[in-house]
Amino acid sequence: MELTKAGDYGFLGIMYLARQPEKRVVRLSEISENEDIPEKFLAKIFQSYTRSGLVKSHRGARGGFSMAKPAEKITVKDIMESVQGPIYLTRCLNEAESCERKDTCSLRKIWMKAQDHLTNLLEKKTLADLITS
Amino acid sequence: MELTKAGDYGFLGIMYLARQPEKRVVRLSEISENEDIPEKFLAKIFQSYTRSGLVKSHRGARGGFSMAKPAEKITVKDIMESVQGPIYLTRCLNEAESCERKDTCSLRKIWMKAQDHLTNLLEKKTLADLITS
DNA sequence: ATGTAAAAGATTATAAAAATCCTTTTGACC
DNA sequence: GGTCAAAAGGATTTTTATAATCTTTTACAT
Repeated sequence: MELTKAGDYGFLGIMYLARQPEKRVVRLSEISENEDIPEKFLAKIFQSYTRSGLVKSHRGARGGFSMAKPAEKITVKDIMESVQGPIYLTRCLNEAESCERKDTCSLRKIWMKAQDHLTNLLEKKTLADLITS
Repeated sequence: MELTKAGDYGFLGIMYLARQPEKRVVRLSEISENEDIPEKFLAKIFQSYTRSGLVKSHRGARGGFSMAKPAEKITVKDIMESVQGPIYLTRCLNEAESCERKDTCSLRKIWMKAQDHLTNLLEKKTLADLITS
């Protein structure tokens, strides 16, 4: 759940892109130089963004990436989940895993609540908030 | 930040101890058998608890661990931090590390807020809540 | 003194994250 | 159509963190 380095890089990268004139196609090399991020690593991250439909990729010469939708429509949670996968504070809240004491566990209830708060907040904030303030 | 396996085990372990009659001294082997936790691993965890003053250790024959203070006085955050160290959602909120954009970073502000909410919640819930409900 | 149980430190094993490399595919432009 | 630039995809390596185990030392009860 903790924001990993990939997550960090991911935010820097997509924020950079979102600050460009709309529809501008930006090469990864440009982003990676400006934000000081290993290019190949950034490539992987942007592949995730493409798959989640946050950015659009343009292959070939003069290719690169452009935003696929307005920054107002992209939440911090979207970005984070695109790079790091589903958000959960404890393993037992991960869909994939599970625990037999699931329904009675008092600790789980606390984590569940905490996680709900967290994801709500991350859903309210958008990429637009990140680049303007 | 995510609850690790050590964290999981730690909660199971201290909850077991807290459910015992007050001041009862319990051997690790008993806890580890009942909660199905590798004993030596649990030992490390309880060493942390002892250092943080959550439990009291008793060495030698008939030794073991007992609670050092009432379950009402121990928060979920105390337990978690004792085992896993300080709680932070992103590296840049970790005291140790730091970031030059610290003061202006809009992303950091969001994480800061999220983290405050989280730690508040974890401070309100106590070990007593965990074992009664 | 003897046996028992935790403390402490060292070591190993496993898993996740970070980073790099290589080959393939795609598209723009001449 | 051929060439070049850039992303896609897959494989591999490196690094770091977590999990688990082993050994030796220390404390204490009997």
